[in-house]
Amino acid sequence: MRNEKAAEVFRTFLKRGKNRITPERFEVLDAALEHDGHFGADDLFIQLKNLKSKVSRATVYNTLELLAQCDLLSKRNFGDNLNRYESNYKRQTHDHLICVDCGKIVEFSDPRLSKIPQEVSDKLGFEMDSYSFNIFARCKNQKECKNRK
Amino acid sequence: MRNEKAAEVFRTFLKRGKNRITPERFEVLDAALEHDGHFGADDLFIQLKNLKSKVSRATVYNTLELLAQCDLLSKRNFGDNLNRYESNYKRQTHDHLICVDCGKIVEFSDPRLSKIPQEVSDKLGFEMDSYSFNIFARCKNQKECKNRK
DNA sequence: ATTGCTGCAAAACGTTTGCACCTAT
DNA sequence: ATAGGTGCAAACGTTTTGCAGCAAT
Repeated sequence: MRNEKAAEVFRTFLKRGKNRITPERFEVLDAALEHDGHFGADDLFIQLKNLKSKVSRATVYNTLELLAQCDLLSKRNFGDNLNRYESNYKRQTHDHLICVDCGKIVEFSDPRLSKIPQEVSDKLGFEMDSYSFNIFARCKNQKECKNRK
Repeated sequence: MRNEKAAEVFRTFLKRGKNRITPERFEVLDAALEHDGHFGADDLFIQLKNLKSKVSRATVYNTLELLAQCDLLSKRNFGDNLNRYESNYKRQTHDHLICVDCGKIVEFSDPRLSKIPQEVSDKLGFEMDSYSFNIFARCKNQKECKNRK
C-alpha cells in the first residue's frame, strides 16, 4: 500500500529538483517504507525482485539516495562497509548502539546530544547538516548474544 | 624511523595473543605512525609499495586490524564505505566534523560527549567498547571549500 | 522534441580469501 | 617441528557506470 503523505513529500522534492516523477521511484519508496528497521540497498533490490518488480538495481540505489536527500529516509553506516537506510517517516530522531559481537542494533535517544552538532558546527565555521552517533558495545547477557559476527 | 615505545606496545600485544612478531608487521606500524592524519588501508599499501617494500596487501589489512585492536590506531568510518585509520599515539581522543561538499575533516572535542557512551551502554545492559560521533556539515566559506566530492 | 530515467551488464572499488611457501617460535 | 604468517592473485560484495532505448515533461 502507498503512504500518500510520504509520496506527496517525495513528489514535491522531485519537482523542485527537476527530477522526473516515475512509477519506479514510487515503487522503491513504497518498499522502503514497509521496512520496520534498517535495510541495505541490495536487500531492497532483492525484495523487489522477489515481488516480480522490474525495477533495476541502479534505480534502487539512485532512488534511495534521493529519498535520503529529501529526508524521508536516513542513511546510516555502522562501520561495516554497508549503507543502511531507515524510514524517518513519523519516527523521532535517535542514535544507535551496535553490539560488536552479534551485530544487534539498539536505538536510543539522549537529550544531551541534540544541541551539540549545531553548536560545534557554528563554532568551527560550518553549517550543520546532520550527524551520526554510534556506540559500539557488547551484550552483557552472553546467552542472548549470538556472536554471529 | 621506528617509534620504540609504540613498537613495544605492539610486541606485547602480539605476544599476549600468540601472534608472531614479524618484520612485516613492524613495517606497517612504522608507516602508519608516519601519517599525520587519516589514511586508508590501501593508501598505506600503495605507499609501502612505492617505498619498494614487499609487504603484501593482505598483510597490510591484517596488521592494521591488529593495530586497531591494541589501540595504537583508531579505525574510523565517515560513511563513505572506506575504512580510515588514524594514529592514537600521544593524541587525545577527539571527534570529527566532515564537510559534505569538499570532504574536509576537522577534529574537535567536546567534553559533554565523554560520559554519554558509557552511561548509555550501562543503561541498556551493554558493556561499552567504543563510539563514533561524526558531524556532517558544510564549509561556510565557499571560496575555500573546493566542492570536490 | 527534449532530456532525464531506465534496465542491463560490466566495471569499479575497497576488502577478504585460498593456497603454497616461508619463518618465528 | 609446527603453527601461524606471508605474498600473490583471484574472488568477494556493494556500489557505480556506460550505453542504448524509453518515457515524463
